[in-house]
Amino acid sequence: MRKTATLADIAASVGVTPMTVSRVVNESGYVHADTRQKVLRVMQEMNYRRNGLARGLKRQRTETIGLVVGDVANPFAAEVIRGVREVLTARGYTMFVCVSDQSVKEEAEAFESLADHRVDGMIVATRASRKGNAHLMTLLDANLPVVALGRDFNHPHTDFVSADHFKGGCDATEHLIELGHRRIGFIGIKQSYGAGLKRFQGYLETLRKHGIKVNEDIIVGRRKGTDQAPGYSTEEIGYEGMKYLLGLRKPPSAVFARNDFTALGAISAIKQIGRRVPQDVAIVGFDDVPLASHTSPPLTTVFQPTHEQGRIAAEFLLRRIEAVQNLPRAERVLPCKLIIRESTVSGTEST
Amino acid sequence: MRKTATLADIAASVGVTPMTVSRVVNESGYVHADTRQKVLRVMQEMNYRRNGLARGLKRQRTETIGLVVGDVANPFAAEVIRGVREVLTARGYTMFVCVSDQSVKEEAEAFESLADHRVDGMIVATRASRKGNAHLMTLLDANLPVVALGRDFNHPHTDFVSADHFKGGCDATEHLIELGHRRIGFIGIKQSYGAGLKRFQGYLETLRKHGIKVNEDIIVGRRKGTDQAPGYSTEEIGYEGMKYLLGLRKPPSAVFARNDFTALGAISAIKQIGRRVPQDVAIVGFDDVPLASHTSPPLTTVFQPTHEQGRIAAEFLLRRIEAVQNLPRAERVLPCKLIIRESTVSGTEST
DNA sequence: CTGTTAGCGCTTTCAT
DNA sequence: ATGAAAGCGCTAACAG
Repeated sequence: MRKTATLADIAASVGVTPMTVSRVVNESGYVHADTRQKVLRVMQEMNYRRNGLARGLKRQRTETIGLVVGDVANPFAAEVIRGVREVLTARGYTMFVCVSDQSVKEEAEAFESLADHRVDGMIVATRASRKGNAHLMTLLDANLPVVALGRDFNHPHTDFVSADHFKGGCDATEHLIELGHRRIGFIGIKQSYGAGLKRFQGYLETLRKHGIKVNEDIIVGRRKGTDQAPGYSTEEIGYEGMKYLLGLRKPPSAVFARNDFTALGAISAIKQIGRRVPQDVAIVGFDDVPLASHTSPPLTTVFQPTHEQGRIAAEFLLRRIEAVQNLPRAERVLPCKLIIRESTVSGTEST
Repeated sequence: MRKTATLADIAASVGVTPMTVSRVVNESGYVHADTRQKVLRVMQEMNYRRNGLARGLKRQRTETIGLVVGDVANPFAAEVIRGVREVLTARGYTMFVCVSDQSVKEEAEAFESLADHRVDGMIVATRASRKGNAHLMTLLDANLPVVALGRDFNHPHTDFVSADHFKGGCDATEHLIELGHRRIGFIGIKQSYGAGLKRFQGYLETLRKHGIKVNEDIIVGRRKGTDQAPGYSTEEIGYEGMKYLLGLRKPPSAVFARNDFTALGAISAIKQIGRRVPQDVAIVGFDDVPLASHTSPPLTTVFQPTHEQGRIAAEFLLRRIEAVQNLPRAERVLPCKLIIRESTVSGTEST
């Protein structure tokens, strides 16, 4: 079973050589109009499908690229995928997405699979890790073009695209301080794990800058550290985290949440015990997911240009793939933007 | 540039034939321990990566499968992906995800790419369409194993997995009727487009069953029909749709939203004008996204076993791939479950 | 335990 | 405008 017609089959049936059929398939070189017609007809009849394996093997490129993401359930990943895809399909490339489920092991397997199947390049948008980076390094030895998106990876022959999460974190915190808050909590990561989380570092840095002592008691991550590398922070974490903060003797008057979902969970927790946002607790999120402007109260958050990051990553990658020489590293850090809504500044309406 | 070591390179360097190196790489056949060590060392040194194209070409299978989804921004897709992946990786297969962005054209390109690159099978979880189905048919002629997930596709050599959306839609509507509602709106699709949307058909059917006349005025889709095949319905559509319904002379007393995001948007709209859920308008969603239990009020919705659908689809596919004969069609429709929360029945708390 | 042969399906290069 | 030859990198099948 599973017998697919090959160029040779078509050729035999038409009475030409495989080379002629190849010319028809690829629309390259001269083929007599009559021959072409005959070939096309037989191709149709035999339901010909070209063999990308053989083709790629011979041509030494597949016109495919791999995109590795840690997770797919959040708007960030979805928008990155769309951005990358737009650019790639326009240029005739096919994108294969691999999902690592935030596991370093699965991430490594994705790298290997993609490399084995000879994608022409790879965009890596997983969370950075020591082991993951080491793996990437070995692939680079094989001269595979790679672009890192929204994650650290330093290599002279790798491009880098990200939003300025650090600055975004600063702006969000600055905003709360300007509103008079001094006791500002953070939900989404424990301090000991936060070294790689730029937006959290921005929070810490801004507090310090204003002479506000960092208070570990009001920095909360997920309850139990079940997995080593915390993935995307959820509304559940926001809800639980806020519950905890509200139970303290002196709860914070404002909270910066790691992302919008976490922020929404926090708002739920606040409203559930009959407190008000922002009067009792002000909340800032991060990402500006579509939902953020439709919640009550609408969420103050930091917008990051996700789609654009995807597009630029794809462009960087194609440039690198199509380059004759090994290109020097390109870096691009896009600005974030604080969007002030009613979860920090009470406006016309508030629940 | 981009010169990767081949089996032949390793073999030459060690002083054996490529076949011996192949045996080491694949851990097949006998190789002397010393030889193996030497080969392994050189492989490491030369950073060997096997060529999946050559391998697949020779072996006539790639141990990869393709998963085509329309969209990736919603929890449904994310969970399907996780379910499929779990089963596949456990069995040594690699999964490549292609995203069609709800476009029939992109979907067709995904099919072709995957078929060209000789995936061993395909799981199709896009929205069904006439053209899309026709395309799938041609692939089946090439004997490519295919499983349809959550979308119609009738073919004797294709498996089918879905949740019982129709029954779910009935249950949701029944619930509202039991609560005394007679004027029940629907947000998420216009009646003229709803033929393929089972949960909507369940709504219509249940109204009829109870002798409630279907009222087109309170069935709303997206404002302007920009795209022919409406994709995933968003909170924005819910918000706008509800705004419209609230502006009617006689607004519905209950609304069944196409999915949870739409439902949440609707709730926002209701609260924004100072009305209450469920006292003024009761809302039911569909899907039971994680957020649903954390909203205020918590959302009554219909749970569908998404993860399980992914797992079963993957199992069906592997069975088909590894079968010697062409298997008959397998079908599996999983039950949904109505989850009653406070957006239909006022409990202890309500905003 | 290792090697030889052949060929998977395609395209590059050179001929005609 | 078409064909012949060779080989991309790998492995199945059969020696030895």
